[in-house]
Amino acid sequence: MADIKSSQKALFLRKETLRRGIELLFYAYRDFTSEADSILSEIGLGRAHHRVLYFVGKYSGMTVSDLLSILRITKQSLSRVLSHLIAEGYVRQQIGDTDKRQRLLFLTSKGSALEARLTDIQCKRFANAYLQSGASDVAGFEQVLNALLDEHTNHHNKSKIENG
Amino acid sequence: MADIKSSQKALFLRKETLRRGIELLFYAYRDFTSEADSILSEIGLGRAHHRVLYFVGKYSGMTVSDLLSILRITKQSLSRVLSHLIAEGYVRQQIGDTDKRQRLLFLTSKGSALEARLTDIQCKRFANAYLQSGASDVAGFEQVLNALLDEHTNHHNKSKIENG
DNA sequence: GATTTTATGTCAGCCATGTTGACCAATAAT
DNA sequence: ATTATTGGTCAACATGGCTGACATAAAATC
Repeated sequence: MADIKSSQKALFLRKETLRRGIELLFYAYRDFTSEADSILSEIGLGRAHHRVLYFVGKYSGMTVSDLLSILRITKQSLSRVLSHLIAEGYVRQQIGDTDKRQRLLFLTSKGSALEARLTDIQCKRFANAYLQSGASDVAGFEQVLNALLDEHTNHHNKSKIENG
Repeated sequence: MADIKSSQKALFLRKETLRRGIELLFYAYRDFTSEADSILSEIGLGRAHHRVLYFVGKYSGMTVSDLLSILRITKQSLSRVLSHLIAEGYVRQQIGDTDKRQRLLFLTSKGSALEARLTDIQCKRFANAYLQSGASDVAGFEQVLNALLDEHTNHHNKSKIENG
């Protein structure tokens, strides 16, 4: 394909621009997670624990199954992290009322406090970035991230929100 | 703070919106990396190898130091990954001409081919997302991600580009 | 020229967090 | 009563972070 042809493409579809997107996502994710990570490491927890705290905080009373399909890890991986959080008193389990095999998950007040502390830091970073940018940029940011998702991630989360 | 006061804030600064941003970033990063990860695992490599291939491809002839400051990992971690890539013939080293302590890094043709294959997949995902969105959304996406970075990440990368 | 600093590598070991496979218990569904 | 499903647990392994200790070569400095 000649240069004349390729110059007809939208600028944002040029390889150079696409690669810039890849890099920005890498750098932003790395920087975004670093603050919470260092707090977590001080109390012997990791990013995986944070994810559990975050989603159990959001979908209080969710089942282990629900959490597994959000995180997309194996139940053995989750089990290790979840057991630790329960042992340390951040999360409590409650047997399901309709299906007694289910374990419904809740944050304790200790868990809530930690979740709030971590999420606040991350929200502050977002608030700052959003302020530096503006409503239209924020809309574009959300639109593109949504379009980057696997198709069935969207459906999945919609149903999760309905349940919560 | 009363509801009346808080409703004066820009909508994009509401906790709910900020949390949506956090979640979108998590889901998008997870989905974005999953395709390349599964190709890598077929040939016994991981995401860490991919990062090295990507940046050595971009900044051909870069030093180990350059790479360390982009990845922000320890030299021991990098060493493991880099040694493997060299042993398998994806990357080659060349003693620096001005400073002979330096190892300048280059992709071999095998490394180039793999890098291209992986990056193409990720570029396709971005191209798709950008097409579904449009130029203004793409601009917003880049703006917000840039604003999410640590301050010194930006400076750092600008100088890297000048050197490359 | 001798000393110090820098760039890089290597060895050893630890930790967090993914993975598979095997197996068990409780309960729901047939 | 039997079978399928949900969830938990144990064991073992891989990846990719980390620290600490130490070696070497070369550059920079005194």
